[in-house]
Amino acid sequence: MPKSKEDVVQEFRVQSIQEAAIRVISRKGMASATMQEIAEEAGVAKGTIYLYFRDREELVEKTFETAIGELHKQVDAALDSEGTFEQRLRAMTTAKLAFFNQNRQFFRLYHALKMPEGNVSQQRRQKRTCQPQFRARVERVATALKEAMDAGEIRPLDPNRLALILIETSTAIVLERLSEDAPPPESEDVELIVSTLLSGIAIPK
Amino acid sequence: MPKSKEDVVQEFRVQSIQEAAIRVISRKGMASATMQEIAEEAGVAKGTIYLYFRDREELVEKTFETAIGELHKQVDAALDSEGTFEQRLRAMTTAKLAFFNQNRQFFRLYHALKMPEGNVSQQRRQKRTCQPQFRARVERVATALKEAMDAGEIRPLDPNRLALILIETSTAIVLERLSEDAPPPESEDVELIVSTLLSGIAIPK
DNA sequence: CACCGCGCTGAACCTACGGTCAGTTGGGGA
DNA sequence: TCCCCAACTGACCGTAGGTTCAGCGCGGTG
Repeated sequence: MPKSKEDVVQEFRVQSIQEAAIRVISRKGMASATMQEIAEEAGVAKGTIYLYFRDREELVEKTFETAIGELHKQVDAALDSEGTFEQRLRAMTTAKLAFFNQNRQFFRLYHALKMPEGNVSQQRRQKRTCQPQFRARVERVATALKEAMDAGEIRPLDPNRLALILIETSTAIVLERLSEDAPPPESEDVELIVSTLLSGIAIPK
Repeated sequence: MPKSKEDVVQEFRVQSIQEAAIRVISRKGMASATMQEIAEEAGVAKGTIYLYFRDREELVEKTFETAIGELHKQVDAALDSEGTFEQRLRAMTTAKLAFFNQNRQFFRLYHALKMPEGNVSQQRRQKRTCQPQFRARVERVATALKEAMDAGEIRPLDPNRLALILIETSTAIVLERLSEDAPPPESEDVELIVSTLLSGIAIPK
């Protein structure tokens, strides 16, 4: 069954509201992005948003999931690709930098959701939906690290801890790049990250 | 001139309000920590807070500065200590983990302020006071890295980028430790961080 | 003991925001 | 052409929470 006309309209609305939400949250921060402003940004009335999302919470949640799905798809593809661990690490880092370069606005939403805000029930909900996303990411990377360890490609260290370090290292660089007017070429930062992670910063004796 | 009795009382009030603020913000997150709850936690009336702080914004700002001053003092001491770069890096990492272990509650405030929230004028103010704090931290570490490079102790890489990686690596581990029921001994994580940063994760060929 | 005034209180005020719903509109079908 | 109804609107409502301020209690003073 092809998409009916209504579905197309529906999808268009949902998408433009979500895009507006990302832009406003990026501009104002999670806490002070108002439904009013998101509606204006999307070019609809406030009430319209409630035709497509139950409440503010659901809007944020769905928006986050839609956007992060894309990132995960690309990072997973890099992790699943053929080649040495170094090649896959490089691919993964490249994917992440590229994604946030293309979706600069999304980063603040991504970042804001790491630390739950809001009342207790909101926090519970956020814990249910967002933290597992991050947790899953860490585990995904940890598994890849474990494989590389078994294959004798990297040192045997706690894979979960390493995954965190690996993820946060590139997050730190992404954050810095986003605040820079003229960041260096992506490839340069990718090389720095990969090289630091693999070989460390010390000069071998 | 010794402290007058009024000064002592004043100082005591300011301190208990700030400590209450940290506890509440840690519990509820920056956005939903209310003046009411902070007042209750401090054992004073809501109005009393306004005798010591102009508004909520100033309370958060002053609280942040007081608390982070302690962290910076300890990290700087580690950076300034004698010894090889490795020893100083280890000391710095130990200091950071120990600080956040002692001040678990403070971490959420610390983290929340990285990403400015609130209306535009609040964001401007936060940018004036908090971002320079982080920036100064990065530069302080970058300088130490530069010295180590000049001394031939570590590889010549962009000191600012490296400083970020270095700082965020331990931040990532701190965050993980805080969410764990029974984190491994501090020393274990310190070793992991230092070893990863210095030697990388790859097995040397 | 009467008075003063400082520090504190918390009810009341006010703004801003999430959420609702009666009313409007315009596209399509009879 | 007229009617219908589903999508959309935005004024309105309730409430939460920051801020204010009139008043209270109490330690100090004459």
